[in-house]
Amino acid sequence: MENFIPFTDLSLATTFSDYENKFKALADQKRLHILNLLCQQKKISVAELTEKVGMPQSKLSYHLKVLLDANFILKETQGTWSYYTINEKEINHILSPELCCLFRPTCC
Amino acid sequence: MENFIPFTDLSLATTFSDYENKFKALADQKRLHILNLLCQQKKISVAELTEKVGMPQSKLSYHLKVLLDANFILKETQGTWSYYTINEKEINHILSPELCCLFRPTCC
DNA sequence: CCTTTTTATCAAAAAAATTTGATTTTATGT
DNA sequence: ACATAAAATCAAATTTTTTTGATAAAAAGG
Repeated sequence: MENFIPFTDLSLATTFSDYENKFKALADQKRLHILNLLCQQKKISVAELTEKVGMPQSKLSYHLKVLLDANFILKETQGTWSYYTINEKEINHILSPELCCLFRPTCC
Repeated sequence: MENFIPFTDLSLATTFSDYENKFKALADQKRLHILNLLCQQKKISVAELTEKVGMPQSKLSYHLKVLLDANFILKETQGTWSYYTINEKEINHILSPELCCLFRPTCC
């Protein structure tokens, strides 16, 4: 990946790169659907999500990983089960309050 | 592009698809840099932007088009020159106030 | 220890986005 | 009409992301 931007301020470049990653995680219908479900249901297992979003398990795992890496969701393991929750702080930091109930959990 | 999501609510699917496009437009360092510059300077020509971001003109045009299609920026033509401004309303609708001065113009 | 269940990982294939350099379009001045 | 200048468009090459199907890892129960 070409990564050079002729910045005088290197920390700004880092900032842009960080936000690029965040917005990339949001830039997908399926992942937005997942976030939307996590707004309605505090905690959800992969098994239940698989049903609700109707996609193969490995595909869902991929998308969950993208959201997790971007720190928009949190994982909690219980036995063989994984439960995911939304990371409210991170979401709220980036998204407008107008997106509440859609992708932001604390509403209205 | 595979576009099927097993929604009961089709309008939600459309909503997610719309936001996907918006977030895609934001999901790039160079475009974030452009938005950041447009936060500092109300109105800027392509020529001036080319200098400031240091990329070939055709590349810049491509990225401006992505932002324009997502409705995050507005274009105004004067002669052979194009001037771009930020679309404050659209930006503010999607981005948190915490991102003010970075990507949101009305600050602080 | 073996089987089953849940979830994660992997590599290859497919699809989508970006870059590049050339060309075209549009307007301006001579 | 011609030359120049700014910006947009285009097609091909490159890079990145996503999908797919198979396999592995981790835990639980018998």
